[in-house]
Amino acid sequence: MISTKGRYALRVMIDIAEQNTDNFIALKDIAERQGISKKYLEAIVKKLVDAKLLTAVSGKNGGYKLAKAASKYNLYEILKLTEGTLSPVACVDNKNVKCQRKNLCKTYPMWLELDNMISKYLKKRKLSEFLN
Amino acid sequence: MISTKGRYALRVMIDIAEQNTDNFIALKDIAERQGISKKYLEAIVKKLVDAKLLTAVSGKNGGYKLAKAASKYNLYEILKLTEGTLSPVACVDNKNVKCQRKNLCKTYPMWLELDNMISKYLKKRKLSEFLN
DNA sequence: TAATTACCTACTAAGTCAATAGGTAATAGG
DNA sequence: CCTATTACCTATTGACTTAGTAGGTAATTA
Repeated sequence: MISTKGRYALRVMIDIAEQNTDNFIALKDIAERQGISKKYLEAIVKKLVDAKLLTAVSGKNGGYKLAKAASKYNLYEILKLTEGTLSPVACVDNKNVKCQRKNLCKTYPMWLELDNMISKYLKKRKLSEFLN
Repeated sequence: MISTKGRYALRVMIDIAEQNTDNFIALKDIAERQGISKKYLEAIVKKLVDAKLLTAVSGKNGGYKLAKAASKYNLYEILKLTEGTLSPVACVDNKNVKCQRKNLCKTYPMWLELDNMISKYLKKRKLSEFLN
């Protein structure tokens, strides 16, 4: 299940894109428009900044802006960052190689196929599709 | 993410199907073969019995057996039962209609499409595909 | 009657989620 | 330089979920 982290991240990205300006957009305004706690958003937006999906500037008139055109973002990169994993099971998540049964597991190929299907879908969908 | 509930349920169903007998199969034996706590499995298997995916009989020589042919089970029915929901977000789960923004939500149709894609995939895959 | 099985209720330690609290550092305008 | 405004940082919390464990009772067969 996608948590609020991923869903809020998506809403923030859409919100910023929709302002359609080159100015930096304050998180306070985004939080107000979206009806989400600004404090909570801070932690989420931080991840987007660290991964350079957003550019941030402190101080007066500071805020956030997109690092590239909205059409260049896909949903996978935004959600993956904030959710950590989008895999239906841990064993198909590359960093998680713990499962001993992996080789003899009858369902592993199925999980992998499902995972690929989901990733492919999310990579296909662009941020620009969700703007007003 | 699919939890151990769903994954164990799948393994139990596969295990029973692979025994390829009309006898009832004791949970003790399934737990041993699968290396899963029997006590923990009890709660999971109970759901499968309540939903009539498995038939149970108490007492000596008792245990569990499939209620229909392995080819008649799809992964969706098994996983849905044990996981509760398989939806990527709560708002596309029919019992959960809480979200006020549903009508004006820009991402709702996308989530719905993703949810349908996942459900369709899991309904297509049959238990019989995973047997030895 | 005894052994074996499913079924039932309650509990728990660890982790995650969705925030909140209370600051510090950077920046621009006056 | 001062002040307001902004992002950034660390810590905490209550509710909930996960993945079990514990200790029984009821049903069934030999």
